[in-house]
Amino acid sequence: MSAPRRMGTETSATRAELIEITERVMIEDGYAAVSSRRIAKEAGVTAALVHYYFGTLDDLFIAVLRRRAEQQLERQRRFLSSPRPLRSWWRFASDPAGTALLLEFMALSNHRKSIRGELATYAERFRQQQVELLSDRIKDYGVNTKDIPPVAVLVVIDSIGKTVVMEEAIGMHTGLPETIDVVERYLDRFEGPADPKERRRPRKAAPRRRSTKK
Amino acid sequence: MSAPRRMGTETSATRAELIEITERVMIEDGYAAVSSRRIAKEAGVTAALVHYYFGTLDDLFIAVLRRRAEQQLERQRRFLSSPRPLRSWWRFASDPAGTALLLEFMALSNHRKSIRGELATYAERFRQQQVELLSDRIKDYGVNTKDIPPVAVLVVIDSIGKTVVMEEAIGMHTGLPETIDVVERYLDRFEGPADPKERRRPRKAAPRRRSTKK
DNA sequence: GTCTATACTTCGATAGAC
DNA sequence: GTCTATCGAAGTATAGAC
Repeated sequence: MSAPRRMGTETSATRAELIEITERVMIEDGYAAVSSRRIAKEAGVTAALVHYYFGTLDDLFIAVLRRRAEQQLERQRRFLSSPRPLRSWWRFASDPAGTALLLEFMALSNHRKSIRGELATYAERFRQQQVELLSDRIKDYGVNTKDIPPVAVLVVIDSIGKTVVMEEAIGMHTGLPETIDVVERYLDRFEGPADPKERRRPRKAAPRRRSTKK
Repeated sequence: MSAPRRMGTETSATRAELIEITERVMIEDGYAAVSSRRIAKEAGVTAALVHYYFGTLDDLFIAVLRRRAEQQLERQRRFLSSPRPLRSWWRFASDPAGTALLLEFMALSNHRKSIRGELATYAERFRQQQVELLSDRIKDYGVNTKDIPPVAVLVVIDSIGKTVVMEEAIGMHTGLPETIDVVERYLDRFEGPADPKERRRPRKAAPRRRSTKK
């Protein structure tokens, strides 16, 4: 074996910029559009420098994942610590920002083992944080936790938020406003009507693309 | 403009094989691994032939989407027409097969306009079929449809099914068995306990990776 | 820390022969 | 319906100079 290749430090400003650009490219054009040449070009450096900092593209992807996940964990913690944590978290869970990137990483993780492991670790940390900061609250609210364990409440709300965002992203409509209403009225039962600005959407019934009558 | 390029017929066996191979490659290695050369090689033909049949790669992706979606629509119709349609559909909605492919197309559709349109059309058709074949049934079951419109029941169940499958795929665990239990017990209320084989999983509590105690 | 230079691979798409 | 041949572009990654 030859000597290990050189590699840039964690604190380099250039390194941070490469991560930022990569994240943007993933969101705009997908993970498949990420190449050392493309990222280097947008950063005004050479492709070799990307490899100097990250070795392989997978390492670059993982750096993006770590940075964003740590940011989002901190953000989730703040949302979960608000006066109306369930409502607040629902806003977080149904926020379109970040969902596109998550989708990219889920697709990536289906085909790159190292990324799957990293993603799973963070996904568990997100859930764990939700459990720690919300479980007791859900019990206090009087949810029938014998039929519905607190963690299931979390998974269900999270599922709905993510799915609604993704379906909207591809251009679906049917049933989404009704579903959002159901969730928000459910949350109202426990934390009272939200401020209008806390609602995901200030709307009533949805416009329909076509009649549902037979 | 020059004369339009030649293009293969819809009924060609080779064409069908190229579609099939592309679908497999997408599932195994992701959409980014699809190239005319790779597909051609696996089919034992030349790359030029792929372009002869599909013109561009996007056309190939769309052909895959159409074939699979039509198949699945027909499959969903059968599930929705069973004696216990809600249960049966839950099994369909939480079936891991096909979810990987759906994920690929969602990622693709974030970056390719022509594919987004096609995917949205099919997604609406799936939902529409669910509404047509299940809405009345849900009312008959005595669901409180004033608080929860039938279409919201569909969106929620679908969300949970898809999310659980995707989270399992990346290696998550926390909360998933509990959530599946909640859904199945909810369905039990309307269509009675399922046959064991109709259950998604014959399990009780989930093993935990780490203690949840503080 | 950043670059040039380079080796080598793979890609999309087309023209035109068979 | 299928192929060969080809263009031009882009990809990953490395070695080594500055």
